[in-house]
Amino acid sequence: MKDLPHKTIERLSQYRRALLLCLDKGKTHIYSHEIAKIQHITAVQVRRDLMLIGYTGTLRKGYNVKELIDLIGHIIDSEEGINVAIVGMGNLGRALINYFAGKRSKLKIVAGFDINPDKIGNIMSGVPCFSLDEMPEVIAARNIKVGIMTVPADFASDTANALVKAGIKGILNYTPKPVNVPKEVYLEEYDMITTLEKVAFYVKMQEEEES
Amino acid sequence: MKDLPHKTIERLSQYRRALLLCLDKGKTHIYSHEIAKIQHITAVQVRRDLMLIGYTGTLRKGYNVKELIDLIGHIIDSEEGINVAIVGMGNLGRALINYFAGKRSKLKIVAGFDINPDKIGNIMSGVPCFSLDEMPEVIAARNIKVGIMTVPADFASDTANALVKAGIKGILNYTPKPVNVPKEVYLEEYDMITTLEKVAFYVKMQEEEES
DNA sequence: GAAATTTTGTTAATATTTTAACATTGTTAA
DNA sequence: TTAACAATGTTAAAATATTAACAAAATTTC
Ligand SMILES: NC(=O)c1ccc[n+]([C@@H]2O[C@H](COP(=O)([O-])OP(=O)(O)OC[C@H]3O[C@@H](n4cnc5c(N)ncnc54)[C@H](O)[C@@H]3O)[C@@H](O)[C@H]2O)c1
Ligand SMILES: NC(=O)c1ccc[n+]([C@@H]2O[C@H](COP(=O)([O-])OP(=O)(O)OC[C@H]3O[C@@H](n4cnc5c(N)ncnc54)[C@H](O)[C@@H]3O)[C@@H](O)[C@H]2O)c1
Repeated sequence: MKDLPHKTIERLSQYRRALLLCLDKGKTHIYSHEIAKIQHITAVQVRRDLMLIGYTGTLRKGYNVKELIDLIGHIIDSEEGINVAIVGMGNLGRALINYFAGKRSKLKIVAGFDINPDKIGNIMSGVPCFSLDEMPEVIAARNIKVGIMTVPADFASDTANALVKAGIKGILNYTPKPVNVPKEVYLEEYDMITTLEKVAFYVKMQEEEES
Repeated sequence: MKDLPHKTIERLSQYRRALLLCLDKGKTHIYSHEIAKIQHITAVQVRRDLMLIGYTGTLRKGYNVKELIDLIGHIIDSEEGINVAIVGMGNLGRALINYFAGKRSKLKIVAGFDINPDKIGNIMSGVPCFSLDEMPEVIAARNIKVGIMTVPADFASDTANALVKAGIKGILNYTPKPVNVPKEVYLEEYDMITTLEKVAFYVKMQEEEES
């Protein structure tokens, strides 16, 4: 499973989300082309991904929704679950905590950190907010493995360093400023502006094509 | 320029962001390996991307920061700029508006839409909030081309339909529910959970490797 | 002033990802 | 019963994306 393509990992997560919705609707089986339709990809790709994880559907009946959800969970989730911390309890930080609050999942946001004394000590949607000083202890004590960064861009690099020092293993950086971490820390960066600019680019292209 | 690789488009947007920071610091030239370092990619890739857009640096001096920013702008920006609307002025919607407020860019969020009467009529960080009924007129009148969706997941599909009907050309969907749009509308979907699950997966993998 | 160095630009090779092709096999229907 | 169909699973091919290799040229060093 170690060498599943990166893209397949992402899609498995998405398949599961779609499958959970199907389960809620009472669907017990699903065809590859149904999953594909939802995700805007081809049925071949779905079947190929499922082949890679060794799941076999029933010919002419499709895939068993429940089984597949479980299998994907076995592959991408860590058995004991993974605890997550969020640094920067501002607009985006709070929005994310809020968003995750309802979801039952192997991923739990168990701590927040902020520099603002007014926020420290508060509990937001069930997540307690700590001071930066407390970071090393809290991260160790709560067995936190992943950190989400939603601090102002100017503090991006400091925050990344602090997280690394505290022993975090993976970082998701929502700051528009790329950071550097040791290679043993898995880093994912996402900037909303890039995505928006990409959409705008293709819209522009289509317009130019038409004219 | 039409056939630039998708990945190159994304990177150009990111290069520009990095270059703008350099400009602020008073840097006039930059080497490919410096850009690469910031973006966690290789210098070859940077040079190749720049080759694709036909930009030529100065041997041994690197690239002219200002020129490159301008060129990237010419390629990915639309000359007149593109107006953007955001549907769903909740936590995430407001966070996004806030985030964009400061940035000078060819992309402007010029309208928000919500179903909540308490929000309609308000102005948030300079963006006026309209009712859903007003969507067709507002989108036409303000020449809005791109829509960002930050409504509750259950309304994702309705919102996409409404945006398409109102004549939008590109959609960026932050809802965890994939939507369907006609093929002439460019659609990009982003779910934060996918990214977080991916980070968690690689953290898990690394741990298993170590043990 | 020649050699070494550094950096760009480009072509070629490699790696990854997606798509196509098709064999296989239950199921439906004539 | 058998032909047509609709689905999966897999191998092969094509398309995309990244990396390596190296020539060319400006700069520095000896
Ligand atoms: N709001 C968005 O939609 C959005 C989108 C993309 C990216 N971002 C980025 O996410 C980050 C946060 O955005 P926001 O809108 O939530 O900003 P915000 O100002 O609302 O929140 C920032 C929070 O970080 C805290 N903080 C400041 N310095 C800190 C430090 N050194 N350590 C810990 N906490 C610290 C502040 O007290 C505040 O609570 C920014 O870098 C922004 O560019 C935001
Ligand atoms: N908060 C996050 O960090 C986060 C992250 C990823 C995805 N999301 C997704 O983004 C969406 C919004 O999240 P949020 O935290 O901002 O939720 P929210 O409840 O704070 O905001 C939703 C807003 O949409 C409005 N709304 C409801 N129905 C509408 C309709 N039919 N048309 C227009 N507006 C409508 C509500 O009045 C509210 O203002 C959700 O789908 C959520 O799953 C949120």
